[in-house]
Amino acid sequence: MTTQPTKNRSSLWAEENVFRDLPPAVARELEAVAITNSYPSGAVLFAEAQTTRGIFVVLRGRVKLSVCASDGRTLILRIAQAGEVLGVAAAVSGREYEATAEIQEPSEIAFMRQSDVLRLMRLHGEFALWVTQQLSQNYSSTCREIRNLMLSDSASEKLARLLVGWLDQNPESKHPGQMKLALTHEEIGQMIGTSRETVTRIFAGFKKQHLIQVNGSTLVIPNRVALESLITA
Amino acid sequence: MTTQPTKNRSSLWAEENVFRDLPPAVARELEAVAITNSYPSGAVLFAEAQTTRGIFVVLRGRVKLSVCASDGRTLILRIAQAGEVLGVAAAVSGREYEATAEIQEPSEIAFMRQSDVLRLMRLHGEFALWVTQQLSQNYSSTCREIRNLMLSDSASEKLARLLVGWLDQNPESKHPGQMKLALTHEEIGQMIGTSRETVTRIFAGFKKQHLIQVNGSTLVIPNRVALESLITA
DNA sequence: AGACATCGGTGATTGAGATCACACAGCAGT
DNA sequence: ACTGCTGTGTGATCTCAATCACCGATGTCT
Repeated sequence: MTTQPTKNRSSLWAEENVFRDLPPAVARELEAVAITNSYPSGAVLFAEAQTTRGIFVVLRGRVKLSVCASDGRTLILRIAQAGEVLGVAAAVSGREYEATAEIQEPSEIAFMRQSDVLRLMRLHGEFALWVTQQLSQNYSSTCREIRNLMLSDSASEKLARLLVGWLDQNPESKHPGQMKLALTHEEIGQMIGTSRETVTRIFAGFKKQHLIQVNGSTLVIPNRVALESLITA
Repeated sequence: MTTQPTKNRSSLWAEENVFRDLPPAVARELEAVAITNSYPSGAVLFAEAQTTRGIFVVLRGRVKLSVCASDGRTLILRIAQAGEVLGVAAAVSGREYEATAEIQEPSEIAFMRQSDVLRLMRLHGEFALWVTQQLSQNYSSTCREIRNLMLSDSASEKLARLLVGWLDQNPESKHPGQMKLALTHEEIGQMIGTSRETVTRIFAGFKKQHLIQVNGSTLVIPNRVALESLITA
């Protein structure tokens, strides 16, 4: 939770190009009202059903967004990456947060108070449009999540969908179809709505069919097409 | 598909109070670029994966929003009522529509082109804020939908949740706990992600336990609390 | 080291719901 | 009347994944 020097902070805004589509004057005004902080893994930015305080911009790191049932079970909506904005819907509509945001790995997060957000949105249509675009991206990815969850009864299909989705997200770096597996089986289960055990079993099945390989925490997908053929099944 | 006289149209905007939170000048500008039309049941405003054209404001009637799987199965996201705005996410982000919008009962719908929407959002922060609020409402209701779908394994719990949700939506008119059942069992199944037969069976079970009564197309819920006790189970 | 926690792997059992296959009611149109 | 068509009601069967129970592997504290 060490505070970063100011120089480092402003470079992060530029580095991530968060406000790339905004006029420089507006961007400066935004950076002026924003408060940047470092968070450790496990820290909670906001919790489901809390009254809204403002929006959070992920500058670096990863944040887990989830909702939870009365019986304690959890559903992970998505993992937010650098550049994403959280809590927009709640802040704009003045409602409670609909999900819980928990830090997954040490992260830099900028915060903007609800009052500042609303004031600046009224003032600068450009900024308001930007906020809406962020929200609409969250909305789209949530819709995709629903499709993946509901429109495939078999758990293997859901997992296949999840993996293919990860391939798309990841930059096609050196070796294609290779990625770090940052989630436990339990968490993967919470993403696709199944139990931990079935995730293990399906992974085992995929390995047997040579659809995936696991070396330590590295996941290799040698044959993306084969995996995709499970979808639509 | 008969066109309404202009007088009737403008009265609909006022009647529904769609732009109640906007300065009158902005509201007039919006009504100027909007195109209002009547649609019959079954008409499709836009389909999943179509390129975006603009946003639709429901002035009167009901619109079914759904996504569909490759195998033809369908999931209904929600039924939009008068006052709601559709296609915002797609229009703002320039992406494809994420869902299909089909008219459920004869409706009046206003259309605004994407270019007009974006131009007026940049121009009037107030309008941009309004758009964002509409979108955030859609987002919230979608999140609630997910919770209802995923965080309850038993199908009866899902159905109970759906019915209670309908009670909340409906105005507490003359007799409380009474509503028109505008959906078929098949459609209800598509809303909670189960088969038509299970819906029938669960309804039968609920009747047996005196949790609901059905007279023709009227659904009576004499004891809301009993129904709620099924939730959380 | 040892103790403790978290994570991954596997078998056996079980139940909820999908699916298939009918039957029947209501309602439109000819 | 007779024919379709759409929506509802019910039984029989079967499959997939939840659940329980246990074990081994790998960390990580003190």
